[in-house]
Amino acid sequence: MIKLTRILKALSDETRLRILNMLFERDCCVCELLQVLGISQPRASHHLSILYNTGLLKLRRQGLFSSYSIDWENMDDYAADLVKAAHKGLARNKLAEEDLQKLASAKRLLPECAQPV
Amino acid sequence: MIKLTRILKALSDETRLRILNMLFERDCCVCELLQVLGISQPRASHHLSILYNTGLLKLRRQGLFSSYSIDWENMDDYAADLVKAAHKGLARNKLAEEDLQKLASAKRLLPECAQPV
DNA sequence: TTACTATATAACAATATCTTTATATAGTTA
DNA sequence: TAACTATATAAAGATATTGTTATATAGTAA
Repeated sequence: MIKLTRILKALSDETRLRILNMLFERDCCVCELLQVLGISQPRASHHLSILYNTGLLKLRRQGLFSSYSIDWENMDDYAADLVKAAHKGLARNKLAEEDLQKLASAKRLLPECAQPV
Repeated sequence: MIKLTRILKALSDETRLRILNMLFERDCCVCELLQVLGISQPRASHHLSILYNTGLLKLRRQGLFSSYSIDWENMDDYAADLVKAAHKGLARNKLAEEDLQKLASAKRLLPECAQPV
C-alpha cells in the first residue's frame, strides 16, 4: 500500500508529469529538462529525485551530466500501468505538447547527453 | 492537466484506496464503509467527497442512506485506466484483503442500502 | 593546484492535505 | 410537532509537500 501511494503521489504533480511526458519521448539530461520546463535547477533536481526514489526513473551519469529515463524494466506491472495511464491523460494537453516541441529543439550540451540508456 | 493531477491526488491516499477497493467489490453505503474502515464518520465523508468531486464516484441517496459506487460511465478513459491500475496495485495487500472480508459480513442497516445503482 | 560547470542536497517559508471536534442538514419515527 | 439517525460541512491543529535560496559535491579544464 505504501509503495502504491508513493507512486501515485509521485505522479500527482504537474511538474513531474511534464518530466515523465518528456521522458516518454526520449531520455533527457537535466540540462534539457531545465531548458524546456523553465524552472529552477534545484526544483527540477528535487522532482527528479522523487521520481527516481520511487523507482520510476533510472539514471545514467556521464561525467558532469545526468541522463534520466523511465525505468520500465524494474517497475512493477501496475506501476507501468499507472505511468502509461497518466501519460494517456496528458494527451492533447497544451503544456505537454509545447514541452515536446521545445524538447525537439533543446540544445544538448554534449552530444552523448541524451542517448538511450 | 489539472483534472489529471486531481484524479491522481484523489488516488494518492490509503483511506481512499481502501474505499475504492471496497467499491470494486460492490457499491456500499457510508455505514458499511465506516464499519469496515474503522474511521470516524466525518473522515469517511470527507474522503468520499474528494472521490465524488473528482468524478470517480456516483451517489445514490435513499432516505437517510447514501450508497456510493464507482462511476465508470462518466469517467474518462484514462481515469478508468488509473483506477484499474491502482486497484491492481492493491492485489495481495493485507489491509485491502481484510477490508473485503469484513465487508462480506458488514451489517447493512437497510436491506436496500447497497444494491446496484 | 585553481576555476568552472552540472547536478544534488539542506534549510526554510509558503501552501496544501489530513484528521479531529463541533455543528448542520435532512430524512425518519413517535 | 419533537426526538432520533445517517451523512455532510466547517473550523482548526498537525503534518506533508512545494518552491526558493544557499551550499555542497564531483567532474572538467586551465
